[in-house]
Amino acid sequence: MLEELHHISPVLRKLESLFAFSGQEKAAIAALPIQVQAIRIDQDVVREGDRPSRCFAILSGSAATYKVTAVGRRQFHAFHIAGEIPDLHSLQLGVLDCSIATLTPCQVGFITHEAIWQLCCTHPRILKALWLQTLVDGSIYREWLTNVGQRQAYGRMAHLFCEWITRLRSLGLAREYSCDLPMTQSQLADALGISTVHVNRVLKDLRSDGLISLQGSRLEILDWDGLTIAGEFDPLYLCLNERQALS
Amino acid sequence: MLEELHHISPVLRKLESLFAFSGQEKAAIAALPIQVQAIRIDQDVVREGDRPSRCFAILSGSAATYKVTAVGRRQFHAFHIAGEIPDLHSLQLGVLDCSIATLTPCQVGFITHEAIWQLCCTHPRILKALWLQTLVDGSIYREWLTNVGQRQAYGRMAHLFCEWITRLRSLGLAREYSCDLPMTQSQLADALGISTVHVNRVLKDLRSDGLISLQGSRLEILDWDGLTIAGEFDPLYLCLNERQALS
DNA sequence: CGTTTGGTTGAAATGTGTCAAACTTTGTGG
DNA sequence: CCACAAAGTTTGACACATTTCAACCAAACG
Repeated sequence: MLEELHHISPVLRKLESLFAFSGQEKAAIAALPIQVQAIRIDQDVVREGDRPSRCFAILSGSAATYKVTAVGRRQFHAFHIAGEIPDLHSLQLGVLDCSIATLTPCQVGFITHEAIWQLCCTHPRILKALWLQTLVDGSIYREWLTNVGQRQAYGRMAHLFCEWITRLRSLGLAREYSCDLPMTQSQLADALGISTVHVNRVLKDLRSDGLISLQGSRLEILDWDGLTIAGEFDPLYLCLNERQALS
Repeated sequence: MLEELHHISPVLRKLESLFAFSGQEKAAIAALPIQVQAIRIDQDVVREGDRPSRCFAILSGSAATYKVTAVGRRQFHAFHIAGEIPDLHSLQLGVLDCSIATLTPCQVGFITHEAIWQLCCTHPRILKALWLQTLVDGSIYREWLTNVGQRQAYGRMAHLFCEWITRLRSLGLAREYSCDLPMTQSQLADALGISTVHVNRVLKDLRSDGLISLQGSRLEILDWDGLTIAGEFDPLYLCLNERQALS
């Protein structure tokens, strides 16, 4: 039980970033039966077309939701970090409309739909919190759509970096303006709807403009104000409270 | 009461397209206190930054969710039709992250958050249905992101037309392969992330390829198979059941 | 009937894609 | 621990989808 509480703690932290639970509710979440599994890098955890009977939480590492078009082009919809439940929507959608793959080696925890529904029945406020979570996901989709539809590559990349570090910081997974960036340039390309080559060019520009430094997977924001202006970033859509947002 | 039932009936039809309600549940939904109001064309019903205390359902007409970037570029996220509740997410998100405007004159019905929560408390399955509705919205966002991020203008437009008529037909709002298309070319442009001029050229191509006919606001699909291939359209993400999907 | 809004078209500019090659880093097995 | 392979990054040249600008036309509307 203590073991399980340890495993699920990033999930609790994430849920608590949006919703205030009672001690009893937290205990109920921590008591969820969870099956921990290690997943290698670049593996699908679930696939489009699956009819899963369980959700999974990311206990450590990063993952991404994506879809592949009929002609083989890939679009990422979201990048996920520790504490998130990327396929929470599978709880209600019979057939999965998208796949989710690891970006790094991950520890994931599987939780059956049945256990989640049971939890929701006895604790209606937890159901409300899970719904809220999926609504925030929807808000982020709207922002990504705006980003890809209306901004040029340079602004898209700046926006993505702003969001990424803001989300990490809101969960205490990054300090200051420096963090890990676990995606390859090709993955960034498929998140922003541009080519890999152009990602490289844009990164070069962001560097030479003194906005960021990116060496290997280490991202450092050198000019936060400049980057937020370039990406027209306003964290409102992330639904963080004051404390979690960057000043 | 009979009057109200009449008003809310498109909403019931929409909810029932995803979820099977009991007679009691349907009666409870029909009994929701609803304030009907006519809205002129091209008016915001709610605006980004609002903190609404009520949702609105579209009783007749069409509307669209959108956002405007810092430099004044507009992105539509969804087109809404009669029966939908475009700002259902406002039930949980304190501050609205997007605006919703009418595309045609509309009859809308306002329902207070309080009344909806009360309904959800006494009828947990209705809460589940509303959550499901927002999850399907999320699924559609993912598809739009894929459309805008990975397809060329021609395919994007084809995909949009396929989705539009499929959704209309699933609610019995269109017959065969012909329907009303209430958006201007400039609005289509902002939904697809392309310029108005290019929308015009793409429409010209779709016409000359014999896929569609579009005169005024009357859209007719002349070659459904061809259009679905051009738009790589697979209605899975709309979560319709067999009967509602086009054969 | 004039005014406004939306649609249509051409020409030139440009952001981004594609192709190809070289370079660097990472990971792995000998 | 090295050697090699594989994966990821960087760069240049060229192609092209789409944008921008501008003008004109058609339809809707008061």
